Amino acid sequence: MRQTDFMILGLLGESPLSGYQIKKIVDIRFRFFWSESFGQIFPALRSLASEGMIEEVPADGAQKRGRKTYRITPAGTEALKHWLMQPVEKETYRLEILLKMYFSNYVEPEAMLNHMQAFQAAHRQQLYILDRFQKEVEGIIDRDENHGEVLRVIDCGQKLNRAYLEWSRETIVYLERKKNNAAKNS
Amino acid sequence: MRQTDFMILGLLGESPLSGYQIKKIVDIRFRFFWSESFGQIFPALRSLASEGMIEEVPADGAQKRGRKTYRITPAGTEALKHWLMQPVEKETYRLEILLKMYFSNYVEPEAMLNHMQAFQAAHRQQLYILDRFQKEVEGIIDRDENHGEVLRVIDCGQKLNRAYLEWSRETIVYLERKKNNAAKNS
DNA sequence: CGGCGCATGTAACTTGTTACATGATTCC
DNA sequence: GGAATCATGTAACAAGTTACATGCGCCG
Repeated sequence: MRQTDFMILGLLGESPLSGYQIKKIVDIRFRFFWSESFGQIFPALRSLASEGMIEEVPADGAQKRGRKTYRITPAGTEALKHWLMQPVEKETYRLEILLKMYFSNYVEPEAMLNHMQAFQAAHRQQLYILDRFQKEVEGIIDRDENHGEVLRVIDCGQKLNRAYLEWSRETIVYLERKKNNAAKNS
Repeated sequence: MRQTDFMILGLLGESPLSGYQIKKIVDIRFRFFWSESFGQIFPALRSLASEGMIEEVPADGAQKRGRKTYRITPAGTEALKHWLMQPVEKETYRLEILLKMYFSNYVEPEAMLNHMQAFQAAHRQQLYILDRFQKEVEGIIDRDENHGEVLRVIDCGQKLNRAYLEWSRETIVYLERKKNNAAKNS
């Protein structure tokens, strides 16, 4: 079983979902720390179902279009719990922006400045989405849910994005100064 | 050409290196934002050499053991510059700790607490390494180098790790409170 | 002279992305 | 009726990891 499988089990543990809905949740709510493509989700759903970890929910009248909804089985819940108790192994980062920054003395500060501006805009947007998500979760009165854990995850995203934004601001100042110095000396 | 190729071109742009040395640099200096395995580096070196982007440095007397040292060629430098000017496309994260945190209401707070403690220790260590790296770079008087850029990258790592540490502290407090509440209600 | 660390390399495998094909439904 | 969106799926490819094989040189 791969990471994708456990991500699916986790989401289905909250409520039954279709592959398409899972993809949407990952793209929006998990965006700052996770990603999946359809090419992973659909094959994973099939294999999880064949292993008895999840099962298709029989279509009732309200079923929309060709949608296939899955729910977790007791075996799936056990597998999820087991995974949750195992130590975290994989932490994958690959921040191209930092690689480019590291080597950027090869090109004009101008180029890097453009990258940084795009980076800043993306993370400002992400922080905005997280702030709204936070308010949404806090607005739900319902207890006995996993709100505490979700809020902890959102908080991590906010902290990371604030760190990125502060770093962008300072780095943009640095690059602008460098650019002006280069202009003076020419 | 893949990301790995440009990472190698970037490093060889600073000084000639062997595959093994490249791996060591990535593991230590780039650890908080990048990773590569030998299985990527060696094939990449071979293909870059066959494309004329890099070339083997003729072995002189001081050459150590079976070491093969490569240096960048003018064609390689051009390719590197071109890549540096292209917009950043890929930003890959996969933070398993956050996925587990999100779904952790399925298991005892105790389990998550162990994960968080390991996480905190790892990032404390990483921050320590970055602080030392920063001092090392600042200690070199030599100008006309890429120190400014390197320090900007280190600064990003420090900010991210400080964010992780603050988040761990708060999250550990949260989990301990949850654990104590569970104990009282039993 | 045995073990460790340096050093290179590959094959098999796992994982993940991309591009495409298909078709239903909703909305204008 | 045409466009956009919802929805599922697959095949080909690209990327990345792991485990292994090999051998040199240094140190005790």
